[in-house]
Amino acid sequence: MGKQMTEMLKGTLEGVVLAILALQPAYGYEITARLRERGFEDIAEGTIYAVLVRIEKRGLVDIDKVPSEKGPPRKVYTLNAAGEASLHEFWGSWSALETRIDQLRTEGHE
Amino acid sequence: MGKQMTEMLKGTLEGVVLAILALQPAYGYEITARLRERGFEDIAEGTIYAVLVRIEKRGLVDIDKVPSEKGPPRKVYTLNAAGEASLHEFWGSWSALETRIDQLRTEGHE
DNA sequence: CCCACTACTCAGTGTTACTATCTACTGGTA
DNA sequence: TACCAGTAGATAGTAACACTGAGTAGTGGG
Repeated sequence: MGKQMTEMLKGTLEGVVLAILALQPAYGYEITARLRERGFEDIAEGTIYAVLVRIEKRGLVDIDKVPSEKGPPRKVYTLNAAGEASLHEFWGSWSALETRIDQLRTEGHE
Repeated sequence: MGKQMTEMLKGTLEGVVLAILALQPAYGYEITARLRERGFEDIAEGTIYAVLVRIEKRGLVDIDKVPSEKGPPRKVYTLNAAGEASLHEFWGSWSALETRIDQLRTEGHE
């Protein structure tokens, strides 16, 4: 992936994954696929799993292990109350940053 | 500063500084002040200087050392052609990320 | 029997912003 | 005179993050 985008994803990827889980519970492999559908083409699988380990440690998700007909068992992640709170906080930070940066871009186009 | 915002700034702060310099040439202390005016309240001075060292090493700016009546000499940074190209690339990456994330937020509000 | 797809894990690396501290120049004031 | 606030720049050490590259397993098809 581009180095620029890699750096930009720091701090946003976790929120993005939480947002995906807010739509519906999902397992890692599935989350990767959903992200790709939504334009996050070049995010490495390993990166997603690392994020999932992190949000699990922070207690933002509940976990179910369910068998798969197509491969090894899946770890299905469900956003819990703490996760929803964290997602809400993420949207707040994101909005603030977005506003400031877009204002800066507008200034430059005068 | 909030840990969340700290992480989000990674990858965007450099572009933000380039955008400030695109408005007009400025020196470090001045850039810090301009950022504070624009809502980036809690960015440490030292962080800005680190960014400036970086963009200098990458050849994105030209530098003038000019005396100050109020303190030590100032290092005035002016965006050059490479810097403008880098800023343009930043806006491209930012727009792409913004679009994807905002679309995800919209999906969640259905 | 091998391969592709599914599914998850992990060690090592490079980049980034922060904290805390330091140097140094000017002007005002106790 | 001595001190301090404001101006101006620099840096070493730290923590957090995403990536690369590799590995382990399970399933079904050629």
